[in-house]
Amino acid sequence: MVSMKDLAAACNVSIATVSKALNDQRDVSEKTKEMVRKKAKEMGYFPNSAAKALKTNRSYNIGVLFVDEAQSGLTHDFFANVLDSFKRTIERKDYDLTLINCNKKRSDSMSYLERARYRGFDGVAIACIDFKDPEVIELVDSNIPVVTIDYIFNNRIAVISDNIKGMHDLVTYVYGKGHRKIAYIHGRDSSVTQARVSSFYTTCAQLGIEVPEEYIKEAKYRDTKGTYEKTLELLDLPDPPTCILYPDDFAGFGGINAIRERGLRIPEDISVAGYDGLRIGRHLEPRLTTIRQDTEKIGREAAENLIHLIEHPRATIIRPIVVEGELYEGETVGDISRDEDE
Amino acid sequence: MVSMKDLAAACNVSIATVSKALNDQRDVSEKTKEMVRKKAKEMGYFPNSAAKALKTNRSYNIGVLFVDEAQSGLTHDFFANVLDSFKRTIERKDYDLTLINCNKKRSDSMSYLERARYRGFDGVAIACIDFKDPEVIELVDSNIPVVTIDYIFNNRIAVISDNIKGMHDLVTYVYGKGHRKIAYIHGRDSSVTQARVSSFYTTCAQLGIEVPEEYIKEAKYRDTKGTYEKTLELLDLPDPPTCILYPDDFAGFGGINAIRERGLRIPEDISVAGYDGLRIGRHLEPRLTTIRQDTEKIGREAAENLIHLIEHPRATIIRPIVVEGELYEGETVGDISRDEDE
DNA sequence: ATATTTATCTAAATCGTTTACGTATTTTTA
DNA sequence: TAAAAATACGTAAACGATTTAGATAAATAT
Repeated sequence: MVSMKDLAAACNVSIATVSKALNDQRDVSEKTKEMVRKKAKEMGYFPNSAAKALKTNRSYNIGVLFVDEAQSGLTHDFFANVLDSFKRTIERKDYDLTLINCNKKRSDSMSYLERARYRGFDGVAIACIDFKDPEVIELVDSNIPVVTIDYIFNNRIAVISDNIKGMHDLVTYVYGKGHRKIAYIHGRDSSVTQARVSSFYTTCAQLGIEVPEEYIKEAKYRDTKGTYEKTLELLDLPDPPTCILYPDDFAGFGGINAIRERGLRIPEDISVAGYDGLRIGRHLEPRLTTIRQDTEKIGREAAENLIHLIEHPRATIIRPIVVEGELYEGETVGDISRDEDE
Repeated sequence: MVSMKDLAAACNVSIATVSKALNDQRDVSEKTKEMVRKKAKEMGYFPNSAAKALKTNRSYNIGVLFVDEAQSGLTHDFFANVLDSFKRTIERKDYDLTLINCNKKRSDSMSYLERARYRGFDGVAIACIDFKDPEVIELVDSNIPVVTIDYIFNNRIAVISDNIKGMHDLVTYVYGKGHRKIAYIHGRDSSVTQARVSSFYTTCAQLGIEVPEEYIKEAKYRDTKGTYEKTLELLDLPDPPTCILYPDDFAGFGGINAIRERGLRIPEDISVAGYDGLRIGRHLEPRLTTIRQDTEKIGREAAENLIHLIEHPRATIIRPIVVEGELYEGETVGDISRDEDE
């Protein structure tokens, strides 16, 4: 590897001059700069990030902690899309992205924070299910710039999808189609779930819909088996709902299977809706009605705000950024407003 | 940040001793080691990866290049699953994973190889559609340890899924169900496609099936619209196929939609099969028959072999590792063997 | 009693950068 | 024209680790 030393020798200048020339500092003449740059290209010089980071305490590397129930969030559609957008955005500003090691099986394994320090990340993005994990909290409480996704901490930038509005829009839409008996199989305990559930109740109350206790069920996110079973329970009620909302699209398919197994048609006999806006949902028949989360924007906002915090720590306003989702009107919610008054 | 210097001061030993104690070298007494380790824990010491990398030329960081048509492979189910498994495996050996910056819109952007050198990756994993990209070739031709996924280069470790056997198994299975008129909408030009297509023809020949030219179509991977259209063309043939094979599961749904639109039932009226074994495919009705790729193993093999190459360069056998897929017998291929002899 | 070995530790160089400061040369200003 | 200011470059220390060669003291051999 050709280093600044080699370059300096080839240019007949000092290493300092080379460094300053390449960093376009002003106490080097334009002529010298030109010559150093030319020679650098010629010799195939490229900096060494480790040396740079060591000296400057800036790695231009951002750590990402994406953990879902199954350890890693990479195979989780929502996370993967957010991550993808996040990555694109930071790359435009010449940062790299390193996934924080989540292996906890080594005895000598570091905590998330220790890893982050070890690698010298300039900042960290966190998206995980369990924000109550002491290690996550330790990281959030550190002095490393942090952005959290779909969870709000005090004094930390957060990018959250607007679950309140999303659920409100969804329920309102379903209501508009004449549904009054709306069941909701919600996800497991998390701030996302809390927001959606509370919005569900609030919206129903606003619309004057009563929600019988037995219409509210719980299943894990992306757990098709769980929703399958809960759906059967709902269908077996003496007064079953006309529409079922699911924790997410993926889990929704579990419910759809249960419904079909009972010989019921969607949306003629019963309506369903998901949440998230999984890409594949738009390619299946019937196309699932859902709230399409703006993963592109979530990832982008997270990245832009994190980088702003890194580069202008004092000039960054710490606040939650709310990203609205959008109702995707598929074909799984039927219009029953004609039969409504029976 | 507490450094070795601080530790050394606190322990009343030299920095050298601290380094050797922590690296468990043998010219430090057990007593001293014990004491250094204790003090290190006490003071919250953790090494600095940049300094370490600078001195040792080992970063314990692996670069990953995952590029699909849409730039990044993160949202690509197959890639995401392979990556996930890859990540788990390297983490067990205490490596970290950095996604190689693929942004090509900056004028001063580095090539993949330059990036890899800049970051000092110990090794690189490559999975992408376009292995003919000069930048990819430059990286593969470098002296950095490389593993390629689903593509074979000379003198490089490759992990490839057994598309020959996979397609053979699939066609044989379909044949076993009585199908003789099998169409294949294959993906776009790539080694994967080539392997599958050639295996398709070979297997058909072996089984004595004739393949009319018009039964072979092309659509991009994961392109539901493309498969939708090609499927309609197939259905419109004077002698339409009884079974259609798709480039991948995702694209397969495009075909399924076309079929349903024509009012045909699957698998009663026509059979279909995908490829890949998308997780969601197993949760939809009807469950898609497909070749389930062993992404877990592909990722793991890639990681293990890459690390072996990094750590024992001379003792590593460079060869392609073939990972077999598995037929997932869903419900989309109907048994028509009774009507076969008509 | 001296020479040799062994165990334990230290000093210093080094990896590739950045940067505060020093110095020589030129230009500006009074 | 001399002093002040600006320009362009160099020197050397520092970042935090590893590693080599060598120092010292204790243990063993001759």
